[in-house]
This record gives sequence, structure tokens and C-alpha cells, in this order.
Amino acid sequence: MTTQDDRATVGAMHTVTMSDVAERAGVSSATVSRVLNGNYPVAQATRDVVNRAIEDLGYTANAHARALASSATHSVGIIVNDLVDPFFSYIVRGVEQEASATGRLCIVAASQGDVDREIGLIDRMISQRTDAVIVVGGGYEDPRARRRMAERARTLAGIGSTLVLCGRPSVGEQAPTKIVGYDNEGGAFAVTQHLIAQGHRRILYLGGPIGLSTSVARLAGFRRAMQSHGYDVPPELVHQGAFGRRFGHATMGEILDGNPEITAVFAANDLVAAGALDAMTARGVRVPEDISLVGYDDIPQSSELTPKLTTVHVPLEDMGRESVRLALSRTDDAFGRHADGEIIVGTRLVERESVAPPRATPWTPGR
Amino acid sequence: MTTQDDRATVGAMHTVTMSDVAERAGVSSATVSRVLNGNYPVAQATRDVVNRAIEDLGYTANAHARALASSATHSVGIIVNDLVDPFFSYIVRGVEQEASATGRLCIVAASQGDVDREIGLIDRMISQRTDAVIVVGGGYEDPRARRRMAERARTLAGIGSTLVLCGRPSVGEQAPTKIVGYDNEGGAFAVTQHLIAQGHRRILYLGGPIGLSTSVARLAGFRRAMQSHGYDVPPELVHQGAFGRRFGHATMGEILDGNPEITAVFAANDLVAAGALDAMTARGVRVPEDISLVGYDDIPQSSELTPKLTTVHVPLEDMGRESVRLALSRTDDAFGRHADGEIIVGTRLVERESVAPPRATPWTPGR
DNA sequence: TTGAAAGCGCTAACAC
DNA sequence: GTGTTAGCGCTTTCAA
Repeated sequence: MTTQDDRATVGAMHTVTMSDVAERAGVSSATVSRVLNGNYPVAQATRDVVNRAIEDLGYTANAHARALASSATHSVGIIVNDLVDPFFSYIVRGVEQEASATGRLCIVAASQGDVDREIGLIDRMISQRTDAVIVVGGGYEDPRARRRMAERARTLAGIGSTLVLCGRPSVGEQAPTKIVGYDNEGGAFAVTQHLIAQGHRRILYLGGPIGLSTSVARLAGFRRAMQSHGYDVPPELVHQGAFGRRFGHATMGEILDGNPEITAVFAANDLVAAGALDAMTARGVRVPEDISLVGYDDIPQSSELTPKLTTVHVPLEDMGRESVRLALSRTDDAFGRHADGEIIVGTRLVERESVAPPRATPWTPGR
Repeated sequence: MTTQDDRATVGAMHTVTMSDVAERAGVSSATVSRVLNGNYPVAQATRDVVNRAIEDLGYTANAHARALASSATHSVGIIVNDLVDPFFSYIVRGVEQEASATGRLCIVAASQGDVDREIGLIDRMISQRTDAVIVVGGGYEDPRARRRMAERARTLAGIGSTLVLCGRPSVGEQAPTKIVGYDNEGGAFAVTQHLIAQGHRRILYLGGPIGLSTSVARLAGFRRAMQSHGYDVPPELVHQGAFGRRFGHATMGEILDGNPEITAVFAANDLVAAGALDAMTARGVRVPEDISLVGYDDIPQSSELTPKLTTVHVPLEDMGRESVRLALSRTDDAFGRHADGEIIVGTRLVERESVAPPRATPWTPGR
């Protein structure tokens, strides 16, 4: 009832629906639906009338009704630790770009590194029936979490969606996930080799949460490189803890004050490296003259440090884009049993200015 | 039909719905709904049976059906220029936090600074019936864009949602928007005063897209401060263009090479300041000894530059949080006519290390 | 405390 | 080309 007003500028009290448009255009709502979706032939004349009505009424389709009727949501979900950490925000940017390019909206949520929260968020995305849910970043070796994750992967597969692990290890062969990853161990091995080739022997490994898959792999690559040359990795030269700048700064400071006699630092990521660099600079330690420094990830800021950081390039934004592409490419077998689809993106050493051969005598606090 | 399997581990071919749960639990779907929402009394026994069934079947409610039936989406939308720019990502973080804290999911999209795209995105959010749509960052003085924006504000108000302009000027008194802003002009005036108080006269204004409201206001504050002291602002000392680091670096470089005889630089934001700092450092210009430098926004990175940047602090994350709070607090009058709700967050000068009195003779390229 | 039934706004056969 | 008519999966009166 009620449609004899033309007060186009006043907010309607009753949300305008498709049948309002239909009525005004003098057609059925099916026709309105057809001109909206443009997937069925509609006479140009009718099309015009309908569009006119849509315009007049200021109609905007209800995405939920649409999703319900067509079971197509045109959305993807992404879960990250922290939205301001460049590692994550570049990946989110890639995801948003690709989602947007394929007409999808992007639901993003931050887990703050909390496993339970993460699972809860996945469940909310399942509720949303997103075309994909992308979980980003390393995880902990926790059987219970893996199992719960695997369950979600199955649920998602069951509703025709996909769980993609972006920069996170598999949660089991059985789980129907897709993976977009890169070789952390290999990259770490490569930078370490680089340091060793320059003549470094006493290298400090700094940063990365203990037990986080990403940390674990990077540390493993570091160790393997050292050991393959017969060099020791004394416990006092391995300091883990976190992936942030603050950690790098604080820990590097303490270590420096303890006269470690190191000639190089392998920071677990660029943020840690930036923090460490600060600590060194503040103490008059010159990089790379006194101590060499390498990072990991190659976030754009790294080439803006002084000196520019030598690091391992990880194509963050691409990973985001690939994650949604992979998820949307439906190639799994009929029973959805077989976990298919895995992309390993390339990584490479980026040599800039923070590495040089070691000094004849290691830097020490006093002098 | 069909429910005599217990293969809990295999993805169901038919999405499990509420009536599946109801059937399994031997109750009506209304009851299932009631235990799910916990807003009606349900016998503990029934509750248990239902929960058991939910567990067994791995049921996850369909958010779209829910939204359609209850017209409550529990979501907010946010539109920013760029997800990796700290200015935006901190605001997004604030929005996500508050949304999450109130049980809402966050739909984020990037406009890439394109006005039409931005409008299109707002329309998509309207389709989603989000509880609020938050548009972040300066806008251009474009009557057509303003009008379209105002229309969207009305549409949103009409469906019980809210358009909030975060860090963007009003689109007209008539439009039912809410605003979370800060005083750009005043902040710019204040930093400029600070520079002047140190003795600077020839100050370069650097960066900010021409015509963007934020830029316009900052430049206006700069001008007003200079003029209030009777100082000139010669055109060759105003270089606008963009808000990025690259712009700051490139432009500062060129200017320096042209022997501008300046003693200080007012960068339109911290990113521009960081770029300018690089350019100066690369040319052996010492900050603040040779040239002083100030920025705007106080993104966390600014206190990690060398020297630490003197800048204007803007509570980015708070603004994000306040945006959703304000939107969710329904306080408008019955007819939704009156645009209500505006928060102006406080801003303050943060003195760090990048400002000093000018040298007796300005720095010049030769020396 | 629980069930029946009427929608929510749209899509997708199926007819004409 | 266009209209009719079932649903999509849930919430919410209204009765019982």
C-alpha cells in the first residue's frame, strides 16, 4: 500500500524493495530482477521504464536477499594478525584488489594472534558464506588448532567455498585447503649463505615469536646454512621473541651492551631489523662497517632505511592476489576429498647496503 | 529428505540448515532459532538436545537468511584510499576493533582515490545494509560528488544506517551524516607558529594533493600563520602534488638542487616528511642543523626516523573507533532530518628532534 | 515452553 | 519477452 508521494528527497520510512520498483514500472518483479542482473533478454523499452523507476525510487538491491535466493555472496573473507603490520597490510591490499576486480567485497578481521579468536572469525566467515576465507601468516604447531582448522576447511568445502592458507603451513593432507606459500627455510638459508660468503661467522639470530611456523622455518634455514659450513650456533646468539620493531630495538640494545662480539645480525623480519638498526645507530655502531644486518620480507620501508636493508624479497601483494585467484579457480575433484591447489611463490635475496665483510676485530661496546 | 548418515567427517552435499538441526533434535526450527539467539526462554533439556544436534551436524547459521529475516546485519563498512598507507590502516584498525567489540564484521574496500569508485563502493555497502558506512580521508571540492554523497547519506539514513565522514568535511548541512574530524587548519597553524618561533622565515611547504580538502586546510593554516607574522609565502616555496613518500623524496631533491635558501620544511604529512628527510640526508643536509623539518599526522614511524620527527599528532586509531561508536549511537530525531553527531578529536604538536633555530646563513648546494 | 505459519526481498524455473 | 510461483534459511508473532 501507499505510493502516491514523490518526495524523492526524503528518506523513505519503508525500505524500497524490488516489488515497489515493479509496481512503479508496471511490470513484475521478475522483470526487474532481469534488468538488474542483465542475464535474460528484456525489451529495451521495459528496461528503460524499470531503470527509470529504480532511479526515481532510489532503489538499491538487498544483497542478503540476493545471497539467500541465489546462494552467491560475491565476497571473500580474510583474517590477519594485525592490520597495520606491513606484512599483513600488503597481503590484504592484494586480496582486496583481486576481490574487487572480480566484483567481490572483502570482509576483513584481525585475530590479534589469538588462535581461538581466529577460529571464531573463520566461523563468522562461514556464516557469511564467503566465496573463500583466507587465513594469513604463520601458525603454531598445535594439534588441537590444526584439527579445528581442518574441520573448518571441510565445512567450507562442503558449502562450495575454500579455506586458503596464505603463508601458513598445511593443517594436514586430508584437509581440503589451498595453499599460497613460499620457502621460508630456503630464503633464510640463502641470506645466511650470503653473510657467510662475506666472511661472517658469529651471527646473531634475532626475533620471531618462538614456535610460530614462520619463525621456526627461518631459524631452521639459518641453522642449516651455518652448520653446512661447520659453524656453531651458540644459544646465546639466538634471541627469539616477537616480529615487531620494538622487540628488535630493545633486544638488540641489550645484546650490544653485553659485548657479544658478533659481526652480523640476521633479523627474523624487516621490522625487527629496523628496530635493531636503530639500536645500533644509537650506540654508534655503524652498519655495515661494524656489524652487518639482514632482514626478511622486503617490505617497502626496508629500502628506505639508512643503510638500505639487504633482505629476502617476498611478493606480499601477489600472494594476496593469488590467494583469491586460487580459491576461485574450482578444480577439485567431485568428492572434494583431495586437497588440491598449492602455489609456492618465488622469493629472492635482495642485496642492498647493509652487508659488508666483517671487521678485523669485532665491534665492542667500549670502543 | 535423507538423513541416515553419520559420516560426520565428509563434507555434506546439502548445506545443513536449521530445519535439519530441528529434525535431528526433534523440535521445531523456531526452537532452534531460540536457543541460537538465546533471547527467549527454552528448557535446559531442549537446549541441550539442540546444541547436541548443532554439534553433530556441524551447523553454522546462514548470516544472510538471518539478516533478511531480522534486518540486522551486524556489519560496518569502511572505505579508504589505500590499505597500506599508515594513515588509513590505523583508522581501519580502530574501526575493526570497535566493530569486533560490538559483534560486528567489517567490510573494507579501497577507493584508490577515485571518486566514482568511492560512490560505487558506498552503493555496494548500502546493498549490504551495513550498520554504518565510514568514508575516510579528505575529499575534493566537487559539487557533483557532494550531491551524490548527500544522496547516499539520505538513503542510508532511510534504512536506519549512517554515513560517517571520518577526516572529511561535511557534504552539506542537509545531509544526515555524522562526522569525526580534527582541526587541520589549526594544527598546521600551530606547527608553523612553532617554526616561526624558532626563527624561521623562509619555510618550504611540501606535498599534499592539490585541492584535496586535507591539503587545502593544512596549507591554509600554514599561510595564516606566516601572514599573521607578516611573512611572505612566495609561490616558489609551495610545492603540492601528493601525500606519499616518493613525492617528498623526489620533490625535495629537485628543490634542494635549485638552491632555495630555505631554513625549514613543512611537509604536508609524515610520509612526505620521511621522503624529504631522505633527500636531504642523501645530499648531506643535516636535519635540523641545516634545515628544520616538520610533518603531520604523527604516524608511529615518525618517531623512528633519524632525527625523530616533530609533527602534529592525530589520534588515528581513536578516530576509527569513534566513527563506529558515533554511528551506532542512534540519537537523531524522529524524522531523520537533522544531521546530528559530530566529534572533533584533539590534535597536538609533538616536539621531537627535527626542529632547531635556523643557521646564520641558509644551507646552499655548493657548500 | 514450544509449534505453526507468515513473511524478509530476491532468484529461477516454468509457463504463456 | 514477461508473468507466476516456489522457494532460499531464518525470525517472529500468534496460539496452544
